[in-house]
Amino acid sequence: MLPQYRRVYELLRKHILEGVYQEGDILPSENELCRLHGITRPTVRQALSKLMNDGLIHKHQGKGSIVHRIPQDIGILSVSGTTSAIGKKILKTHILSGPTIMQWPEKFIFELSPVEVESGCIYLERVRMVNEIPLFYDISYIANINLPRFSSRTFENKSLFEILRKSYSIEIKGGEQRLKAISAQGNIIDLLKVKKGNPILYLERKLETSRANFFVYSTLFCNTETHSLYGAF
Amino acid sequence: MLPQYRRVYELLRKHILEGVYQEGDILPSENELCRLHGITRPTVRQALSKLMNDGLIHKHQGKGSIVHRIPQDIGILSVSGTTSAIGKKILKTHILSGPTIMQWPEKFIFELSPVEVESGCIYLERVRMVNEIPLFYDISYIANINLPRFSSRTFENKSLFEILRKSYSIEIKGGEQRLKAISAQGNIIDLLKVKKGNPILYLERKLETSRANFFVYSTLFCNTETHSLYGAF
DNA sequence: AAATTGAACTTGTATATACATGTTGCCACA
DNA sequence: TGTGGCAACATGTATATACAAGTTCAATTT
Repeated sequence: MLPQYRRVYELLRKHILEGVYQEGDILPSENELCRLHGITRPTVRQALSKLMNDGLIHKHQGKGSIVHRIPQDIGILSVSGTTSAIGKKILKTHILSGPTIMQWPEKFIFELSPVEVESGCIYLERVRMVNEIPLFYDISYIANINLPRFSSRTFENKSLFEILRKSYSIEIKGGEQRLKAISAQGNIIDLLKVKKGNPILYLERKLETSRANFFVYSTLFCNTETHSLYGAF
Repeated sequence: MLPQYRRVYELLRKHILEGVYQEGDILPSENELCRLHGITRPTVRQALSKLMNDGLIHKHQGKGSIVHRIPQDIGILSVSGTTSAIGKKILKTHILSGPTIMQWPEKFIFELSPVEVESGCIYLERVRMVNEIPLFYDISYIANINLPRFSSRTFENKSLFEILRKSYSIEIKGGEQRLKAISAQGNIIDLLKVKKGNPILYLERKLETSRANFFVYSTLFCNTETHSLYGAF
C-alpha cells in the first residue's frame, strides 16, 4: 500500500508535470489539501516537502506553495533536461544494444557488492537525439536482482526510470555522480557525430533506489556544443 | 532565534563534517536524540531529514541513521568535492580579483530582477588549486543588497558560503546550473595551465539563498583531467 | 486621501500520541 | 546443538492540536 503522503505527492507531481499547475501558479493551501484528501496537515506537508525536494515547488511563509519550474525531463534526474528550447516531444531515444543480461565489466566504474557481482547485470546502450541530432550516448548497468521479464521489455522512447517506477515500484531516491570533460574519440565520434577532439561531457553515476542495496549505474557521454545540461539541486 | 530542529541539525552536521561521526557510523537513535536535546521525535526527524537532504546520512528502517559520506568540500555545494584523494587541507583558494562592487555585466548568464540590476553586484574572481595545480577558475557575482562590509572582507582560503552563513546568516538553499564541456582558450589556458583545446568543464550556476530574492551567481571553469567533479543528489 | 489596525488567511515550528514495519539478538524449546 | 520465535528497539506513517510568524486586504482611523 502506498502511504497517503506519497499518493498526494504523486498526484501533485503529475499535475505539475502535465501542466495542470503551471510555473508561478499557487497550489491549494495546506489546509485545502487536507480537506481535499481527508488527511492532516503534517501528512500534507510531507508530500509538499518531497515536491520541494524535487525542485518542483517553492514555499513562502504567508503566501503559499508556488510551482517553480517544469523540468525538461530527459530521464537523467538531477542533471536533467537541456535548454528550455527542448521539449519532451522532440527527444527521441534509440536503443543500440540490450537490454541483455550479462556479467559486470571488470574494473567497474563503481564498487560492487558481492550480491551484485553474483547476480550479473542488465546492460543497455542508448542514444538520445534532439531534432535528429544525437546528444547523449548512455550506457546503463542494472543489477539483475528480482526484475522479472525486464530484459524483454521495450525501451524505445520510454524512460528507464518510468519503467522501474511503474512496473517494479522502484523509485530513484538519489545518487552520486562524477563529472568530467573529455575529448571525443573512438566510437563516440560516430555515435554523437562530432569531430575528433571535440569537448564532451562525461558522467558516471550511481543511483540509489527505494529498494535497499539495489542500484542503477550509468555512464553518459553528452555533446554539449549546442545544448547545455540543466539541473536543479 | 534558531529553531530547535535547526540547532540539532547544525550540531549533527558539524559533528559529521568534523569526523566525530565517521562514514558508516550510526547516529544516536531518534529517541536518544529526543532525550539528549529535550525535544520530541517529529522535531528530531525534521533535523535528520535535512541531513538526509544534504546527503550526509542514510536511514534504514529498523537499523538507524547511518553516516553516508563526508563530502570533500570545495565550496561548490551539490557538485562538490573531487576524488577521495583530495582533502580539505590541500585545497587552496587564491583571489585574482575582488571582492569589488560593480555593475552587472551586460547580457548576464541569468535573468536579473530590476532590484538586482539597480543594486549592482559584488564581483569575485578566484582560482582554486590542489597540490599547487590550478583546478578551478571561478567568477562569482553577488547582488549587492544589504551586505555591510562585504567587499572589504578577506576570502583567501575561506569559503564564500561560510562567510555568508556565519556573518550574514544567509544559507544556500538550492539552485540551478547549466553544464557544458568546452575547449580551453584565452585566459583559461594560462589560469588553469592547460593546453589550448583541452576539454574543460564549464558551469553556470544560480544559487538560491534563505534570503528571499537574493541569489548568488557564478561561472566555473574546471580542469577535470586529473580529478573528476563529484556530487550527490 | 493616506496611514494604521486588525482579521483572515498562509506556512513554520513544536508537542503528544499511536500504531505499523523492519532489524537484531537472546532465550527457550526441540 | 541448533533454531524458531519473541522481545526490544529502530525508523515509517499518521492523527490531533497549538501557537508563531509572514502576507494580504479591507475597514477604520487620522
